[in-house]
Amino acid sequence: MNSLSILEPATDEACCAPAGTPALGAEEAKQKALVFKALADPNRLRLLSIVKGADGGESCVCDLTEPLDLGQPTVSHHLRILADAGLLHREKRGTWAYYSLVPGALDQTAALLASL
Amino acid sequence: MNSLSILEPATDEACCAPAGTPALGAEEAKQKALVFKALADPNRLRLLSIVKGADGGESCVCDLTEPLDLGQPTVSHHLRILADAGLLHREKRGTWAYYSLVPGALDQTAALLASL
DNA sequence: CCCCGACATTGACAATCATCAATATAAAGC
DNA sequence: GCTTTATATTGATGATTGTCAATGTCGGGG
Repeated sequence: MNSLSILEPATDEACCAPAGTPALGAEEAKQKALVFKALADPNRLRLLSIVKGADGGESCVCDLTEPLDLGQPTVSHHLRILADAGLLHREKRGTWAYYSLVPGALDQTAALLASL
Repeated sequence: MNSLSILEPATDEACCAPAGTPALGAEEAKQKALVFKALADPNRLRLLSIVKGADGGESCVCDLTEPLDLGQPTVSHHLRILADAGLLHREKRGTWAYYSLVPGALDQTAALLASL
């Protein structure tokens, strides 16, 4: 299972939450921290910002390496982390890989904060 | 200047934002990443959760070390990071240090995501 | 079939981080 | 003033992370 489950509608424990919220379990905290870990880097925040504001809501890697002044492997690495966290969606068309914001992912992450 | 300025009402550039949002500057991204760095640890998320749900909205360090199963210096270290990020407020009363959520800090952090 | 362009993966390295043990500080009580 | 108690700071160590160079993969011409 990858870490993006924390950003998906809760399939289990959708109802019958234990009681209010008993602090925050160790395992649950670990999952939520994965999403914030993905956001805890300046270059990744800039990537999200660029992709969000891009024409058509998507960007290919080749358009992202220059504005960040980073090597292509590094950008690929950051994009992977964001995708693994469930924040970005990857679609390969031809030789290019297009990354776009997962709809509602940022909102769900924001909701994570409110439900602490 | 400490990092919590990103969570305070913007004193400069309160008006006259350059243009929509031109992606996200390197410096601005660095500041915002500091807040998410503070959230990017399971134990710190649990600390926030415990403090938020605590009676009176505050907890002293001695009440936090046991539920996390961490040493006292480590808990102190995490609390400092959360306080430096502008998420927690520290108040010393007698020998004890009481930590409480900075009002609105979590909401402002959530707003940070929406304004990417 | 071979080459080229776009992207991903691997390996290495420096930097940062989480944790603990030991020590320092500081307030309270005797 | 000393002892105790609660918290902070320092130093050390193992783990994680961000970055790049080198290499691998895969699709699209020629």
